[in-house]
Amino acid sequence: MPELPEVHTTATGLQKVLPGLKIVDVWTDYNSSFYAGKDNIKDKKYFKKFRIQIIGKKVIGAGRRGKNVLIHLKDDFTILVHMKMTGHILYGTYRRVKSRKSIKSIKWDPVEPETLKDPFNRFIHFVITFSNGKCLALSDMRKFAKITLLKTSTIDESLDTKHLGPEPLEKNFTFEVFKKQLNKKPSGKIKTVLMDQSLVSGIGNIYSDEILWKTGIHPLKCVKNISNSNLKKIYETVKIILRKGIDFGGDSMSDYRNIHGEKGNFQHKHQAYRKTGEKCSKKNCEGIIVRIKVGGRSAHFCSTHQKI
DNA sequence: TGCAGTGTTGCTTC
DNA sequence: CGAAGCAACACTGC
Repeated sequence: MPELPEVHTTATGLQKVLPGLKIVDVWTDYNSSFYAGKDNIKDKKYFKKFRIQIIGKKVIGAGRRGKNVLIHLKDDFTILVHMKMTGHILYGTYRRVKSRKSIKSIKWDPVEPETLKDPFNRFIHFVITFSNGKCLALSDMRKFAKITLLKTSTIDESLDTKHLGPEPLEKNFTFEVFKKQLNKKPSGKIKTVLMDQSLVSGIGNIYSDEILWKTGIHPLKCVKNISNSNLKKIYETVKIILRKGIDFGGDSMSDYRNIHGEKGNFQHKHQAYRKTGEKCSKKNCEGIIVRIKVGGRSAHFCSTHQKI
């Protein structure tokens, strides 16, 4: 799912429902077979401590840093959730049932709202139950998500967030800041640089394709070869496209859902991403959208109006 | 049927 | 040093 607009939509939704609720239970079935480390809940010991530390705590609020969802608790605790490729957070009433296949296996069935009834429910791997009987559930098909517990007062020094670049929708994200960040990688390809979380946080594959289509810049163009006026154009377009993603409730081309299980609509607004072979929709442009690999990711762009 | 591809990131290798 | 490859997992589409 999750680029800035999707994470933003999730965080905004959580902020409306979570404040004041008390955590009464926490459950997960992420195992520790891979990639566990000792720094997230996939490690059994970490989860045990995590559980003890958050049970009984009240939620103060929810927010976002880059592509991370932040859930702030009383007593200076913050739960950080990075949803990676396929994670999305849901909020509603769930029934805990034992799967017929295995006695050990637990499933979470949504009771309400109706919009939570979705095939992705079978990928719920993390659940927090609140004092009002409602649950926060993380559906995560590929199990790449990362959940950690931080001290709220030292979030900016945490390994998960300290490398993150400026927030593109904040007031202090000026053109000068943007230019300074990009110039740290003068020979970087613009698409790769836009997606580099240490330079600007929140942009991923979908939105970088859309930003470059709108600015008419080729994804392989090197930062140092982009004129000041085109950099300015990219800077403005980053803000416009991300804001548009938020306005449309995020992108549900794949499995993203808002916390009530509803799809966003930005996927209907794509001009480049996954439009391979289609005619470019820019006015008076006769180009075709093509796909190439850039930095190991697929980039979609118009071979006619996006100049290198 | 089988394999390339998928929104992310960070570690390893060259 | 940077760039590229790959792994973590499960599913879709060609």
